[in-house]
Amino acid sequence: MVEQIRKEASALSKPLIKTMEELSVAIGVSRPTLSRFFQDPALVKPKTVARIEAGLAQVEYVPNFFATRLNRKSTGIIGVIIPYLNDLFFTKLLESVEAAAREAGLTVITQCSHSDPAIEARAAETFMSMNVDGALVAPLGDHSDQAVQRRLRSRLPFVLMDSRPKTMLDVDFVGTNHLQSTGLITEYLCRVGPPPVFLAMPRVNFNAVEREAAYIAKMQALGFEPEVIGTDLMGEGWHFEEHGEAVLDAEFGQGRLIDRSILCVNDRVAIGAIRAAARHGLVPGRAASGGLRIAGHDDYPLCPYLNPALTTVAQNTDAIGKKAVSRIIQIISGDVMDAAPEVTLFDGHLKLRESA
Amino acid sequence: MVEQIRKEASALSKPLIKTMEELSVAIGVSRPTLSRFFQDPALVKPKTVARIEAGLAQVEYVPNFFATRLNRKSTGIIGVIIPYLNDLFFTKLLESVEAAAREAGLTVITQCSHSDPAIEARAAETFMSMNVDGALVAPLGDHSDQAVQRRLRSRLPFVLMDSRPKTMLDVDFVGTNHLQSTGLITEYLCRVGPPPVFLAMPRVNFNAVEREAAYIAKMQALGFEPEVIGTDLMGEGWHFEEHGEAVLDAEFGQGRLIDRSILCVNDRVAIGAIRAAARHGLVPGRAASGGLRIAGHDDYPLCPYLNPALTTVAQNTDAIGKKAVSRIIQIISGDVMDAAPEVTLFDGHLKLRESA
DNA sequence: GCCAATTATTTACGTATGTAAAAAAGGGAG
DNA sequence: CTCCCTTTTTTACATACGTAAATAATTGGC
Repeated sequence: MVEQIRKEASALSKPLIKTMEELSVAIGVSRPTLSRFFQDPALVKPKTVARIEAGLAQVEYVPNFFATRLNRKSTGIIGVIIPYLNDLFFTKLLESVEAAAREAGLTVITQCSHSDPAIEARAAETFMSMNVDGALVAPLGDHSDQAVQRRLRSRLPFVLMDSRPKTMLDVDFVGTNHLQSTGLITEYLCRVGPPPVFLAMPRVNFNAVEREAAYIAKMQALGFEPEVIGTDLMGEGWHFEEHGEAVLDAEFGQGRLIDRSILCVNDRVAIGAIRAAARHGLVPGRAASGGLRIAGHDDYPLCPYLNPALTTVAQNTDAIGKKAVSRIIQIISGDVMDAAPEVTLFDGHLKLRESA
Repeated sequence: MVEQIRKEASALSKPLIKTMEELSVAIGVSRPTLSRFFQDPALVKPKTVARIEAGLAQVEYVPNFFATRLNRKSTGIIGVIIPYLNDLFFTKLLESVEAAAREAGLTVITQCSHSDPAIEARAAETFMSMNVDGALVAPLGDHSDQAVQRRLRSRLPFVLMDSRPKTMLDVDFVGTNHLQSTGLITEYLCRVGPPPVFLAMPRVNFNAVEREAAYIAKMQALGFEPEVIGTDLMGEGWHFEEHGEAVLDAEFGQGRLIDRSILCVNDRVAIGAIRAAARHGLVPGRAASGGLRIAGHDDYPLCPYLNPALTTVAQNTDAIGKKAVSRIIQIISGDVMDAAPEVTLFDGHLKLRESA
């Protein structure tokens, strides 16, 4: 093993230099000068910069990550916690966060909770031990270890994303205005067809609960009777599609809801719902004849490619990610107007397609 | 800001301790003993362990990540590079890798290339500067910076996952046996219907090329004429669904292929293909009347919920992730039999559903 | 209560770099 | 050529912890 690496290294023909000290003797520049160079070449005279760069081109050297972060007052790292990876909503959010952080020159370390509070807690510990400049966390639902979250929040700049536990309402938060977004599509459905039923989830997810409440409020405001289904216990994990399909399979099987509008708590549930419809020979859609309509929430990337293409409300993941990063930077730099936490909610936007 | 953090900290009522030194005076145990305790409590007498734990319960302390990794001979970190996040195949792979690493007590740092070679290169630099014990990388296609990959590989234990550049055939690799998997579904399609057309992609992705070749080989072995479509230039990025839909929309629009079997290079292209079929009023499936069949490759998590449910070949992401981790551990620990790189290919498994 | 064995502490140095202050060197203008 | 200003070097200390060797303390068995 070792020999093989040696062999490869020599094949590079560039001598491997391990420390800045060695490097300084190798190219005849003092170590502190090199230190300044690596932090910002502008701190060193152009002529010296050229000499250093010429030297670097001939050797194999990268400054040690740990040694640099150990000493700097600021590590330049932000930690991001995501609850679940196999969900394109979170990957989109993460993409946006990483892009914004990169632009700001920050290193981002991402940890995924894999829907396990213990893993989430360990991620929080890791971030504290890394002295990250700040943490961006999209929490698990009810299952998050509240104590860990509080501890993390008390120790460093902290911004919550996407979902907000009821016990953490006094925290900086960036997410979607579900009252608006769910209200928007509820209103749309009421306008183009019969008042919708709401296909919900077991109430472990705060966003799900908020959307359900927003649906009920809007229905009542419009003078309709809200009707919620699907809150019974779901299997383990985040099997949203399975849940949507199972609930509607039961309903359709008994001849119920086959000519109704069905608003699903999110697109993944709606994907299951559409599948259930297909299995019962039903074709949801505004242009369809049966009267069945299905709508979702989130604008999952695959929505336009479903059959029928899913009508939904888009969450502005890009804006959420950008704002979360800019807010955490603001908190880190300390120029916050007031001590009061800031809550930013972005509006959802209707995506009218075929299914409703 | 600072005051707020102070306030929060005091609200915890646990004094914040920053260094092991402070901790040692706080609970009356020497620093080296604490050091050993944090590495492995078994290295310290049970009675002392109890005393330390009692002390820890009353203060707020976590050992500094950087300081610990700076000194240990082994950092216990493995770096993982993923080309693209908004793809459930890679998130599944990542999930498997993280689970296996966690079980082995390794910390994993994941970086996503976001389909940008410059970002991928930066990730590699980061891993080298971290002295990670090893790197697991799923490369970009043609676009990967080969020089960076070689440098990374020459400096530390290195295992390639999923896709293998033609220029890196002499490297440890874990992936799918595309000859087998694509052959399997090609054979299936030939058995149940007319010989399939292959809906390919522009040839920037090595797996795509391998699958195309495997299709051609199997067709020829069966005495059929291979037929490949969709290799023309695709738009930027990984818009697979769009590609599949566009290619077949053009074909169907001219009345071509409407009663053929179509093997798509992967499920995301197949999702676009199914969409194109639907737009032209075509219903792909073995049970359908028109003769059109569509099949994919990968077993994307949403396949069972598509309409029609997509027949495909499952890649064993779980096995790939596990094997990649166990292999990198083997290389790290140095007990490799021979210096020769090991190539592990897992078979694909048919997932017969409705679409073909 | 004593001895041997175990365990903990002390001491000292190492890791790769940041950082600050003082001293030296370099470069350009007069 | 000399002076002044800028840049670099020197020197020294700091970061938070790993690690090893020598020493001291504790423990159990008798």
